[in-house]
Amino acid sequence: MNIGEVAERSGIPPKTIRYYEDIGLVRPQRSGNGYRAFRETDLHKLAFLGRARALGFSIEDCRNLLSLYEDETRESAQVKAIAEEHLSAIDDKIAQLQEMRETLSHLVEACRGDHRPDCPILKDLSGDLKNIR
Amino acid sequence: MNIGEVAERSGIPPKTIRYYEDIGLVRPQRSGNGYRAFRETDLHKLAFLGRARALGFSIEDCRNLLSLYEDETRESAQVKAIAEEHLSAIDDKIAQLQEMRETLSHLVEACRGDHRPDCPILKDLSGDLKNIR
DNA sequence: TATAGGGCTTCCAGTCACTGGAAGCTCAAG
DNA sequence: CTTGAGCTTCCAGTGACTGGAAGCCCTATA
Repeated sequence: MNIGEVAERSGIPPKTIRYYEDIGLVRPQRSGNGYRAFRETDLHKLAFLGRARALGFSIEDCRNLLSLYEDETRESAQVKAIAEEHLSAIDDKIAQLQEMRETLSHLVEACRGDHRPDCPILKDLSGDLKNIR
Repeated sequence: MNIGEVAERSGIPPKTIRYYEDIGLVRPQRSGNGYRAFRETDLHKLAFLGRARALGFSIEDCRNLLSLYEDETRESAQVKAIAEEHLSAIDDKIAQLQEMRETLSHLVEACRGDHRPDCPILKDLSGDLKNIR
């Protein structure tokens, strides 16, 4: 398979696939003309990467997950540890965003949004704490 | 004020303050010895930036918010528009993270996490859909 | 007065995970 | 034989910093 077909079938853009090769996540062979020649296992790996990335795993996590995937002697505890750590990072991020959301939505509600310059959002950002919060 | 004191009082690291000068967010004067000389208004601006960044506004948003802040003829509608757009971006991000969280937490629960290699997380990533989901 | 230290300066490089673009080779169709 | 799509490599840019090196400036102490 050439890169275009693999991109199509894995849902990962060619540029990204080349990048993944650069950083050693996949190692496709080469045809005589210099084109990358992907096997089914490469496609499989890329699809794996696509799903792991969609779950928000970092590239380094993906690298580790892939190597665990290929290691018959892995312990599922190793996989679970990576996943749990990532899960808790996600939870942290959600909490942080919800805190922003909370503050910001109050400010937005308090702002009339008309032609006048008076604005509680700017007031809050400027450090004036006499605000709806 | 030198950069150290401003950093202290604004809560923004010196490196970041220099970066903000680089990209034109603040324009401190200079002392005879080449040191940056910050006025109270610079400090105020940096604190404004710190709070806006803490609410997740991009640097470009911050630039616009600052210039609205300094514009006596602004309309609060302009500020509100920026804030609302940002708020909806935050909502999108939260939704996306919660979807990840949903999938991932089911997978983590389903994984025994012991010494055996069998792992529903890897199974899911490998594209096997016969899974708890 | 020499020196030690801490603070300040600039500049360059690295982060993360791509993404865009340019220049040029290969291949299949007409 | 040309056209156009697909492939190659390499370089640069994204966002918002952050780390580090090399070197100047200032103050305090021995």
